[in-house]
Amino acid sequence: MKGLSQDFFATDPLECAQHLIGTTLIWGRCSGVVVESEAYLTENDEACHTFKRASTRDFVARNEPGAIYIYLNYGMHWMLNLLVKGGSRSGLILIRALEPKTGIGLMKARRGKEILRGLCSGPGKLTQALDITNRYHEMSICDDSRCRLLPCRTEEIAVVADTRIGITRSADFPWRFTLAESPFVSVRVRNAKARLR
DNA sequence: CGCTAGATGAGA
DNA sequence: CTCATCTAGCGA
Repeated sequence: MKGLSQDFFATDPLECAQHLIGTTLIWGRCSGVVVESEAYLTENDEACHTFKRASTRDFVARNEPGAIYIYLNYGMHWMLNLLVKGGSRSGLILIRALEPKTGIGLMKARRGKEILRGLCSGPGKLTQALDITNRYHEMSICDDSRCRLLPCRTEEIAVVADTRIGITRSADFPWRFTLAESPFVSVRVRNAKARLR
């Protein structure tokens, strides 16, 4: 099945991050539904890497919408992000949690865990479960390779917005989006700011 | 349950 | 020095 094209990532980052909820991430033999995302804006957002890192600003400048941005956090966790640009603002979207769908045995083996709910319930967990490392950095999610995103199947999806997890600067923006009531998210919604879609 | 410490590497 | 994390281990 054909994956999402660059158009999907050529909108506003906040809009795009919401619309990623409910899409299916295919990564080789494994796949899962995106149930949690966070938006980071390349301007006026101190939590975004572009705020302090020239190399990230260069990445945004030279890549197209849908480019994969991966970095190592805390020395051991790879973070999967997607580039959004082409509208009036650009940004990066962190994929934070998936509801596992296929390749579950493989995910369990890579994670060394058996509990389904905990396989991809966090940005570091999901990259471990899917074997995502920086060798995918700067590739595209839109070229219909073994790594792609399938559109959301249904129109009726409840998405909740609240504040982003684990940051200290620009911490009050409600730019974390989760699938309402999903047991597969990383951290329970604490103070919902809005109900969307 | 909840809370905390510590592992570990890249960028600035 | 900081950092968009995770887990084991501890105490209640």
